[in-house]
Amino acid sequence: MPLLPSLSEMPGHLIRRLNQQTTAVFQTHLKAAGHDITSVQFSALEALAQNPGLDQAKLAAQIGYDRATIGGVVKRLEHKALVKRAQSEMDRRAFKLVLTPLGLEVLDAVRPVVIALQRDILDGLSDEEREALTKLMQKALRLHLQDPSAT
Amino acid sequence: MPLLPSLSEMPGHLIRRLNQQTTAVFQTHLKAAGHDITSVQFSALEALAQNPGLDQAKLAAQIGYDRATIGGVVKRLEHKALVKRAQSEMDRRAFKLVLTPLGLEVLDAVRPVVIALQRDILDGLSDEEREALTKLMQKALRLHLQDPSAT
DNA sequence: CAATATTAGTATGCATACTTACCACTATGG
DNA sequence: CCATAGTGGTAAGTATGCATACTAATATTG
Repeated sequence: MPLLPSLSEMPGHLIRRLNQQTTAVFQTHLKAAGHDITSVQFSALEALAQNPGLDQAKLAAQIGYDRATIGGVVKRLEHKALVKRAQSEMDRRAFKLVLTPLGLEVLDAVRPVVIALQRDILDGLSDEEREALTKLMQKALRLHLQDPSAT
Repeated sequence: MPLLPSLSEMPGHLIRRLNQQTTAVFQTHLKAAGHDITSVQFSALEALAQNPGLDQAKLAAQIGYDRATIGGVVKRLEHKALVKRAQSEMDRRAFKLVLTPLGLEVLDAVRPVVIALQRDILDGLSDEEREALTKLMQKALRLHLQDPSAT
């Protein structure tokens, strides 16, 4: 046990590398399946399918991103005609986000690919290990990074 | 068990969130300690301390980044006078990267902070769980993402 | 109702990250 | 020695991600 732990023993570094691996696997599989959707975009589409009419701030909170970041994601999704933004009548600042028919179509086509690729992200692990890792990550996630308003 | 697994059950999503959490913890701790160093920059400094004279491509391979990405990182480190770039005599395309005295000083000051914060990244886990997660992540990491030349 | 605080979205700036393309230089083969 | 393949670094383009600051609209409170 060295006095100076190497990078490969630091959880922070491992998580970062694992995230790179995840992104790479995601992009490779999606591209191979003929789609041009990033993981963030998929998360957004999925969240909107489950909760139609969300505004951007709610969407950001749901999938764990910054308001500013989600703005760009939504813009790109709108550009690809997968999402429609409509002025909310309740709140004239807000946009209600809804999937377009094309968006729903793409999501349905992409979802099985995304589900399948989850195995490949953790390719080196057995089923039990994969399960254990998933459980540990869920537990390690403090899901309140962006919401200090829960006073 | 729903037919459509929610995002929170997908390893890919969990890894992404965990990475956000890691970044946030890292930045918070480093800022609190009065330093302005990102996790990538720390990795680079650490790697250069262990292997003085690396060129950018070797450095990138060592810590798992793209050549292009490391270019920007090194530029910022050079700007902060933590790293010096010298033309290599062996290969006039390459730069030999070396820590400056200030770079070494900063690294020594920052290292204990980084080591300490690793616990906080996985705050919700017990020591055993943290250990188990680390082991699983090491195993899950295929360390050949950037090197398809190992024929 | 007016003053204030809060919130939704945008814009800007910084820092990753990867792809592709390009230039300069090196190494290799014939 | 020369054509060519490979490598180091940069540049441009795209997409996250966050902080900060700003505008516009809403909610709250005196």
